[in-house]
Order: sequence, then C-alpha cells, then structure tokens
Amino acid sequence: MKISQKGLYALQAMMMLARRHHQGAIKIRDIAYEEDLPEKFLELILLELKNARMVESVRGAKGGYQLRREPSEIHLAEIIRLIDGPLAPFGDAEQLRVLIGRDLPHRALYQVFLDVRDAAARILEHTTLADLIREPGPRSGKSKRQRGQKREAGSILPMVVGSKSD
Amino acid sequence: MKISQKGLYALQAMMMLARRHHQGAIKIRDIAYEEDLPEKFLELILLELKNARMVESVRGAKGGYQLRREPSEIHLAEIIRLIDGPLAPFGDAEQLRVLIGRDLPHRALYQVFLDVRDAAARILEHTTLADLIREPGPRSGKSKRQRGQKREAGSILPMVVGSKSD
DNA sequence: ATAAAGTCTATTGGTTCAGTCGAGTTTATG
DNA sequence: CATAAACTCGACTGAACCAATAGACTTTAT
Repeated sequence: MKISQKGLYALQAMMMLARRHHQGAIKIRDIAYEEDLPEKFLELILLELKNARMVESVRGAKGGYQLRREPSEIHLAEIIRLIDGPLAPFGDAEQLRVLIGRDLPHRALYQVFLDVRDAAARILEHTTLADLIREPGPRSGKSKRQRGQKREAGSILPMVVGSKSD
Repeated sequence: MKISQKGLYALQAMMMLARRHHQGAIKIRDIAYEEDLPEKFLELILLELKNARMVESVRGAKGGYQLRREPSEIHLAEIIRLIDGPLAPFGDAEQLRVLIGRDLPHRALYQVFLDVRDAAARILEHTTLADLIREPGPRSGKSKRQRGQKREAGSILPMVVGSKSD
C-alpha cells in the first residue's frame, strides 16, 4: 500500500477538522491555508470524503466542512482505503486469499503479502483521528495512555542512531 | 509500499532460480516460459538484479542466470527495495524520522506511518527465498518449522469466511 | 564461422498523479 | 432581493511512471 500526496492531504485535512470538531463548519480556504494545501485540489478531496460520508458540507456563505462522526470513530484505514485503495502491498486481501488457494507454486509468496497487509490493517484499523490529535507538542513527558491502546510502540524500541533502514 | 507487476515478476523469477539453485545457469527463456513472464521485460529485471549482485549471469551459448547467494541468504525486502523502493507507505524511514522530529502538528501521523513500515520490515527482512520454496504443494499436513521462524502466522488466525476486508 | 545467449539503449502506449479552470448552484446577510 | 461567499462538478493538462517491446551489439560454446 502506497499513500499518495493526495492521501496525505486527506489525512492532514481530517486531522485539522478533528482538532476543530467543536467549531462547526470550517471553510476550505481556512483548511488549505492552515495546513498549507493547494486549495482547488483540497476541494476535490473533501468532495470525495463527503461522498464517503466521513464529512459533511454546509453550503453558502458561512459554509464549510465538518466531520460527520466523532474523531474517535474515524479510523485511518477508512481514509486511506478511500483515497489510495486496499492496504495490501499487491492486489487486495480477497484476491490474495484466492491466489493462496489456487496458485500452488507461489502460495507462500502471496501468504507473505497477506501477512504484510494484515500487519498494516492491525495498525490502521485501530488508530483513529482522536489518537492523532492528543499531545500536540512534545511537552509533558508522560501522557496518559487511555484504554491500553498501542501507540508509540515503534518509538519505544531501541533505535540505532544511523540506521539507514530504507 | 506498493509492489508493482515488475516487482512480482522479480520475486517469481528469484523463487524459480532458488528452486533450481543446484542446476547452474538457467536461460532467460526458460524462466520466462516456466513462470509465464514476458521475456524481454524479464531480461530487464534480471539485469537489475545482476547489477545489485543478487544474481550472476553466464554469457554466450549455454549461458543464463543463477543466484549469487544461498536462497536462505536472500531476503524478500532486498528484492522489493531494489525494484519498488522503500517499504514505508509514504517516503522512507529516514525521512519519516525527520518529520517526526520536526513537524510537530503531524508527528503522530508520521509515527503511524513509521509503525506500518516497521511492521512490514519485520516480515520482509526475515523471510528468505528458502522460506518460500519449501512445501510446494499442500501435501503433508505438518511440515517442520525450522528455527522458530514465524510464517503461517496469518493463516492460523481465526478467519471470518466472508471478511471482505479490503 | 555461427548460432545461441546475455547486454544495453531507446522508444512507445497507456495510466496515474497532482493540480488547475471555469461555469454552475446554494445560501447568509444587508 | 441583490450579491458575495461558499460549495459542486466536469473537463482538462503536463509530468511522471508503468509495462512492455525493438533492435543493435557483444560474448561464448561448439
């Protein structure tokens, strides 16, 4: 799964709307300005998010966009699937399961692909916009971890300084 | 990370060479025929794999390609990085670490991206061609799991029949 | 010599990506 | 009720990338 520039913009816009969830409709222009996104392109993205019923629009003067659900009810996987397609690194999960069943010489390979997609899904289907908008800055060393959610797992692991892993 | 058709071809070709690792150089034509890959395109891919020192070529009549290392020493991540780039779903690991350090409003988002790439890396950097070429068919219900390697983890999990997960 | 094989550069047709334009519709407000 | 602010929607574009092909060239076994 590759996240495109458009996908990143969508995620940024949704984070911004989540941060201002209490403030009613936010103008496209304000989102574009604050997140530094191309306005016309953002317009297109918000339209898609609206058709997918993740946000709603208010038309006319004083209009704008707002989330249709609580930030804690919007998972990153939804947004990414909408804009960039399936989470699997090749094809989609259903297709991979078929290939694992039919293509004997390559089934082990497709099983690895499916394992990778499952690992990504486990993360992205459990992380919500609400998870992303707490602790805006690095202040306050210990922030309370609510409900045993994962998060920060990667950053706790010992990290070699010049790892150059990619 | 998205695996392209070209990336899949590369993985298939490498699996085929791993299966015949004992047989010396294999002709491009034979690989193309047996794996059903476009011959001229495969030629290009093998050249790249050669420049990356994963395979070596023998020129002239009786020539062909063969692995340069044992199948158990060739990790899927190497092949995928060569053909399709970094494992991260956006940018690469180094870049993400910089963004996590600098882009405070979005650091949580980039951390999730990094978690996804780490999850993929854990799988793809530990799976080798040797892992893929054992048990060609579904025969022999129990195959010996060597050295506590993961594998098959996904397929053991309870799977809802009509999951439609992507 | 020559046929069989890999090497290498160029090119092509198609698709996706990132983004722009502009005409249209809706609505708050004076 | 005029109008400006805002969303809606379809068309379009240039660049990059993808999958694949073509063809000339070099190397080597026999």
